[in-house]
Amino acid sequence: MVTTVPTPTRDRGSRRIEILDAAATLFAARGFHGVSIEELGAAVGVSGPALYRHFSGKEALLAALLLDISSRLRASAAEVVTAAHDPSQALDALLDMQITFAIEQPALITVHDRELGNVPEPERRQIRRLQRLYLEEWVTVLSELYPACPPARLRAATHAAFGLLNSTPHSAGELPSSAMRPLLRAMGRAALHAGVNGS
Amino acid sequence: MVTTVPTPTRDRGSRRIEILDAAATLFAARGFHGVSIEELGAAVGVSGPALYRHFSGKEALLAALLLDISSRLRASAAEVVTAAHDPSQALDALLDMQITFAIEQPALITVHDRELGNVPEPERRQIRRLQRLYLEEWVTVLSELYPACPPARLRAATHAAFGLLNSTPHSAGELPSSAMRPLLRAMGRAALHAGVNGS
DNA sequence: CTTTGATGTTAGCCATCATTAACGTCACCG
DNA sequence: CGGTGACGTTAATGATGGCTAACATCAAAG
Repeated sequence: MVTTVPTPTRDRGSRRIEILDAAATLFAARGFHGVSIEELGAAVGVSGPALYRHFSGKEALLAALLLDISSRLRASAAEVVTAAHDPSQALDALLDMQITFAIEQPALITVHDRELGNVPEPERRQIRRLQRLYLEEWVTVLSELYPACPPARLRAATHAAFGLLNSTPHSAGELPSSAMRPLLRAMGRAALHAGVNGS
Repeated sequence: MVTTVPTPTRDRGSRRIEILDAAATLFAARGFHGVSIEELGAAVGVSGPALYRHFSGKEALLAALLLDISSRLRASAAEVVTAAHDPSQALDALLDMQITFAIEQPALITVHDRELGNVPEPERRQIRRLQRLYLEEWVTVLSELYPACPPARLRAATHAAFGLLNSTPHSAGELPSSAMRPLLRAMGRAALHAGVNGS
C-alpha cells in the first residue's frame, strides 16, 4: 500500500555509512544528546527506529563513528610516516594529512574531540588507545627531530598543535581553504618548532 | 521539622555564583544536554527546582554563564591593551592573559566554545558580539604590528592561535602549569608570527 | 508579632526520547 | 512457488527531565 520509493542509489551496506555521515554532521552541530534518533533517521530519509536495523543503540552508533574516525586517523598517520624518507619529511606529511582532514571534515574533528565522554566503556578504551597511538606517531617523529626535548614536552606541544590545526570548525569561511592550508601549515610548523626548543 | 542546616558560608547572592561555577564544571564534562537540573542543584547542595529561584530556566542559566565568560574576556583584553605602551607589548599581554585564563579555567574555555548553540536567540547575539569584540582586540593589535597582512588572514590566524592556547583542556596534566605557560607563550607567539607573514 | 521577600522543599504535569513490538515488503534462493 | 533475511513502518512503553504548583522557613523590617 504505502510504497516507499527506494532510493535509486541503494547499495548493500551503504545505509550504515549514510547514517554515520549524517550523525557526524548532526552531532557536530548540536551534540550527541541534542540529536534524537528520529532526527537522525530523518536525515537519511528513513524514520526513527529503522536505525536499530544497523546499530544496536544510539551509543553504539556513536562508538562506531568515533572508532571509524580515530582508526582512520591513526592509519593515515602510520602510512604517511612509513612512506617518508626522513623525520623532517615525516613531520611535513603528518601536518599535511592532519590539515587535509581538518579542512575537509570539520564535523568529524568536532565530534572526535567532543563526544568521547558519551561512548560506553568497552569501546571507549579502544578509541582512547587509537588516539594515543596517533599522538605517539607524532611524538616519535618529533623525538627523532628534537632528541633533546623531554617526551612530556613533546606531547604537550603536539596537543597544542592539534588545537591549532583543529581550529577549522571555528574559523569556518574566514578564508578560502586554498589560503587556509598554507596558513595552518606555516603556523603549525612554527608552533611545533618553537615548542620543542628551549623555554 | 526538617531543619535544613544553612551552609555557614551563606552570603547574599552567592548562590547564583555557586550555581554558575558548578554549571561550568558539569557542562564542560558532560555537555549542556547531558546535565540535568537536578544534578545541577545537587552540585551546590540544593535540590532540583531551587534553581528556578535564581534563573528563569536552564537555557537562561547557560546564557548567563556564557555572557559572563565572554564579557570578562573582552573586558580583560580591553584593559590589557589600553595599559600597554606599544603593540608588541599589547600582544604579549594578550597572550599572557589568554594563557592564564586557559590554564586556570579550562572548564570555562570548554563551555565557551562548545555550548553557544544552545543559547536562545536574544542573548546569543550578544555573546557573539562580545566574542567578536574580543577577537577584534587581537586583530587590531596585530594589524598595527603587521600592517601588510590582510585582515581576513589576521582573523584566521588569530582563530588558529585561540585553538592552540585553548587546547589546555585536552592536555590536562601532561605538564605542570609552570611549564605549560612558557610553552604556550612560545608556541602562540611563533604561530602568530608565522601566520601573518609570507605565503 | 506579623508581614514580606528571598530561598528551599516535595509532588505532579507533560513532553521528549530511546527502545521494543508487531507487522509489511521485497529481493533472492531453493 | 515458498521461505528467509534484510530493511522499513507505525504504535506502544517506560524513563527521564524541564518546569510549575503548593507549601515551608526564616531573616529583616515595621
